[in-house]
Amino acid sequence: MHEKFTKPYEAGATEEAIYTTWETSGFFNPDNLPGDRVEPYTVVLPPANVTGVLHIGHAYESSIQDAAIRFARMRGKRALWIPGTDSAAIATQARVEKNIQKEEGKSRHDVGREELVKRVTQFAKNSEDTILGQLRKMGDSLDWSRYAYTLDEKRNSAVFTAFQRMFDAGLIYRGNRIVNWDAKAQTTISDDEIVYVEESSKFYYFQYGPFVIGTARPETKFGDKYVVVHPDDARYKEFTHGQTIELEWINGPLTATVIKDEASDPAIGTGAMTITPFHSHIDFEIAERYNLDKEQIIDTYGKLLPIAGEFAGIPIAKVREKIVEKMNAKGLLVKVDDKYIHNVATSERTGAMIEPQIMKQWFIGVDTPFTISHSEIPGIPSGSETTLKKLMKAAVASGAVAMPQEGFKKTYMHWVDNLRDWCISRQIWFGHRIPVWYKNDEVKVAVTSPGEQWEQDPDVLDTWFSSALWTFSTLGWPEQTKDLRDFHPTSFMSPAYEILQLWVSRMILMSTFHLGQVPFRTVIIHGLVRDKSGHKFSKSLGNGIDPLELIKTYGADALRMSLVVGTAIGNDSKFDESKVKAYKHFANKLWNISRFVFTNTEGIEVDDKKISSDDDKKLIEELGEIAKDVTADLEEHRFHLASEKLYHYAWHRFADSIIEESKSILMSEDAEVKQSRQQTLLVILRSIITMLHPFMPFITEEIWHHMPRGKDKVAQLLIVEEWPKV
RNA sequence: GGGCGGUUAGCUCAGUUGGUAGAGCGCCUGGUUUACACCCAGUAGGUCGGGGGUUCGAGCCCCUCACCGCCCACCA
Repeated sequence: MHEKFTKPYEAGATEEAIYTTWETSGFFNPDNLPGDRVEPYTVVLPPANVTGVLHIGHAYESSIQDAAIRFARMRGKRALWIPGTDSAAIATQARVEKNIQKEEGKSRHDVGREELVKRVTQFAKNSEDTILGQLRKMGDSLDWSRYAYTLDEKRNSAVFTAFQRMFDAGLIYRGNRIVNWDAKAQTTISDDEIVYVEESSKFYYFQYGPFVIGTARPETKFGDKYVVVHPDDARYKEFTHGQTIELEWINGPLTATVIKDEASDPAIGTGAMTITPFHSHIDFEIAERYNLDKEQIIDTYGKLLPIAGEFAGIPIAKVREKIVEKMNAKGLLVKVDDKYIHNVATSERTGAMIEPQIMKQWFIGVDTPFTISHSEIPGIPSGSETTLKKLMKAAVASGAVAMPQEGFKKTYMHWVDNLRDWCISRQIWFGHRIPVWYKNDEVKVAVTSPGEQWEQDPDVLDTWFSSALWTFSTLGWPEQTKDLRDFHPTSFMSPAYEILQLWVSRMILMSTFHLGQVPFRTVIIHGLVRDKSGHKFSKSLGNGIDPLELIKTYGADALRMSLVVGTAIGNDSKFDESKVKAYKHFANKLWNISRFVFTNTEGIEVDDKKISSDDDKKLIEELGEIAKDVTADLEEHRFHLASEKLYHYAWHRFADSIIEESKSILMSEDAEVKQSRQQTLLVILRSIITMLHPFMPFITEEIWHHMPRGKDKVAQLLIVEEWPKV
């Protein structure tokens, strides 16, 4: 027995060496795995944002995925786990811009496009190094030879091809649409990047011809020339749809048109509203329905345009009271309600108020019909006409993508039902530049300039566009690579529920369109790790916990176990350091169990045929039951149960009971009885170590290295050892 | 407004198809037995949020109420 077993287990000293052994072995790469392996098992790591460091939530997520991958690898599958990072365009650029502003007092326009992109790229690179180091510390068995970054050359080629094919299919279009404009960042943002903040403000009632209309935002009302009432509203039955009315408004007389539409809610205010199609989603939709004029009132810097007359050029934030004063002076102010509570849309990144604007943007039409040339999705035959929305629904409804958690499945379906066209252009500089070129009225899709006088679209693509291609762009698409044939669709995806809509659904969209395949066969959605008071870990709260610190104190194995055991998949958990400590103790327990078994089996030859006593046979039978149970749990992704059962069996059955009773049996005069027990102890220890490996890879590999083994048995790493047969 | 979760021991949470309530931490008592004090043996602690129903049997299924949380939409 090695002398290190005479001392308590030291995780720090062991883990780094073990990880190096694994990397050197090449077994993270399925191409190097021993034996005849046929069945692939693929997982792609949700690419981490290169905005900083990994937090405890990432540690949890990777613990689950590594357990799944290691389990598959031990069961003889061609296990592939692909690492990657995501440029997180807006978040990363905003972070760097903030730094530049702070340190040099410059804006991005002072720095310039080229220089800014250079700096953001450098920042991303540093951040990437940190992140990859953290994943190694966690013990994640990622195939580094297939590492991918959303902005690298291969992924860039995938993005371009995806754009071109969708453009050619008529699914990507440029249109005047209403978008969420962040005037501070000077970019559009997606619906998902909006945070609603509750605000108390004044609510004004104005006389609008024969109507009284209510508004919280008088500064948008200059051009309002349509008044909308519900068709069934008895108060307005004397008015007819399309009827015009002459009236006096902010800057003089105006001809208003009555619109009867169900979008107007009779219960709100007076039941009559005027619309501002250029600066409101719902107003825009009404205007589209009746083909009404849409006039811009506010410019992209948040200032009023000439239509505001004397108020032109003033920032909207400063003009409200002045307009109200004027209206009052004209006798058009009916009343003011002081306590109006409403939600204001703000930008998640910059905190700026969102001003909807109609702009030329690039979109993906989710309801646009097209003919799908190749489809493996049940219910969608190759060559049939379909839409992206239909594909997204069919993939999940048919079970081609299994979502065993019914609640999340419902959420997904509900979301797809309400999906609008996806705005994919962003007015920032860091990211995949839109591969479209303009020359007067001509438009061309190309990576490089089609020639003189062609100007490229200045915008970049939404970061989710490239992330959505992830399951197949990482495998070499658009090339028809062997990897793509072998490993797609991937097997398992385990994201946090936060990004079910943002990412999971968009991966399904892209994969079904471009490959006619689902991106993954099973989605198991996990919950969030929160702090002690139930808050999310976030930089702004400053409550982050560095996984590296925990690994230093307790070991990666202990951290992994503490995150997985007892955390039902899909539920949130509260991080508890005492739990990590508890599993550090468990690691030590395993160490001492091994020490006991090793000291009592020294010099013997491993041969489980020598297990002869009835008691021992029963113990082996019992072990078989545990193995069966644990295997079933892992197959069904019940990681929290599998790990807990092993923990319980190792400590409270094997150590507390079996080892204790062995002490007297090992003193037996009867050589056969003694030998039978020795062999039994070895078999049980071997099984425990093997089955715990997906959860506690380091210590199990280390113990494995010191296990006595049969003469004919070639010593190999535990990482590729066969999973117990059940 | 729409949707989805949660409510189980002092705390944090498990409980896979309905079959006599579990873990970790904490508390208390006793142990320097040669694997381990990062330990061992033992003790206390729950009418499983309330009410109703189905069933031979419900923490689990159905209905209903209460409270907590999350997501989405929107507030002219």
